Amino acid sequence: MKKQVKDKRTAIMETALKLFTERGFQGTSTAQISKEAGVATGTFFNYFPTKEDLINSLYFEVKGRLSSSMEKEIESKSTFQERVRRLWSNFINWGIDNQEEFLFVGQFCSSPYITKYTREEVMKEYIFLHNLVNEGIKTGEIKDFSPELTIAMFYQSSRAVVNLILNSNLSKDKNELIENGFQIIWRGLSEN
Amino acid sequence: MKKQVKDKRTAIMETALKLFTERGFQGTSTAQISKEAGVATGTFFNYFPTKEDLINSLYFEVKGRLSSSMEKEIESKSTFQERVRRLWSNFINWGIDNQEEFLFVGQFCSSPYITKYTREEVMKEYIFLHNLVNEGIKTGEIKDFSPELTIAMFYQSSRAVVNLILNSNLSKDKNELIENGFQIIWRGLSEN
DNA sequence: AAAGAGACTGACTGATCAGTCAATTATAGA
DNA sequence: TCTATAATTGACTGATCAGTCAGTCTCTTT
Repeated sequence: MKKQVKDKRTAIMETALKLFTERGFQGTSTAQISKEAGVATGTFFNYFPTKEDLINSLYFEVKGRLSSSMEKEIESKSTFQERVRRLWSNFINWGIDNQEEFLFVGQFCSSPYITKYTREEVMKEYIFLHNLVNEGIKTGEIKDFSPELTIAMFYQSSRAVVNLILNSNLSKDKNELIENGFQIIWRGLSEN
Repeated sequence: MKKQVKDKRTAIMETALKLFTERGFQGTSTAQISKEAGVATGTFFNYFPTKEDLINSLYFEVKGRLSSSMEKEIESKSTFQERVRRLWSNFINWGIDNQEEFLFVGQFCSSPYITKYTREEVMKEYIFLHNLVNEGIKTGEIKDFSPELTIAMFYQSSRAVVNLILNSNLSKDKNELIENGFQIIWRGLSEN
């Protein structure tokens, strides 16, 4: 039965995501995940050969969802700056609306679990970022720095804003933080 | 004997730092740390009541060292921009020269180990950052955004540059990355 | 209704974990 | 030298870990 298969697999992944962000990867046992997900420990290993396999699957899945969230309504924007701004707010709002996923990615990326291979594999989903940056450089919209530097600073800055919003409980100035953050990073990158 | 006491404690901390960045917190056992540090497991628990205690001690220790590294030769600089630039390069060079410490802090901060209390406690060591930012705002050198936002974006951007340098093995353009990164963040923050 | 296929189960295993403690060794003062 | 104090040791413990597997249950097909 296809439906049940998907259900259990999804239940395991969702439960794992929650517990991982609460207790860390090695701090969460496969037994805990299985129990909370409502499946037997044997079932866990039907879907994921090892615990590490689950962690990696989760990472690819979450990064994929993030990737499509970021691209949303980008093309409909006309100017380069409007598209970058949209990218900025898309990412930050994704982080706010998907706190567990956001924290999980952060945890995974700074853990020894991530290999150079995984990092590069995920990067392939973000070619559109490179394309965007190269376009901006070519049209003279942004400064001609190394695209890796530009992307890394943009990405980490946006993560900084999400963390700021998540740690402060004032949702009042949420939009102000997003807007001010964009002003900072845009001014830094743009050719003016 | 005071000297040996310090030696063993230091040996444990240094070994733990190395193993934690290699295998993660929960992926490293107290037995492994003890063995590699050349002490008995019992000795480990003489110096640190629990494993978590060691992790927290390490974090405070490392953050303290980072703090004093960052402030180095700041006061001797005359202009505000020169001081901020110095802060920028101090932090990045610290990350490059102390890769294990740098990775450990990143790992700890995105792990569930860090509590709100710990985070705030460490923040107290960085009051000089707040003072610097407030001074910059008052004298009109930098834009009047929330100091938390300014500091967070500055800090995460510098971490982005360190990661970029550590992951690429080209030490050739190291200084170029540091300089370009500074241009981006300074232009973003400054009032011009 | 019978039977074959595959999803699902949970008791089980050997390994490993954080932490203990009684015994041993090293140090310092008299 | 002798003795008291403190540092160090590592075998040990009960708990917990990732992963296994022989068997049960639930569908689908005929």
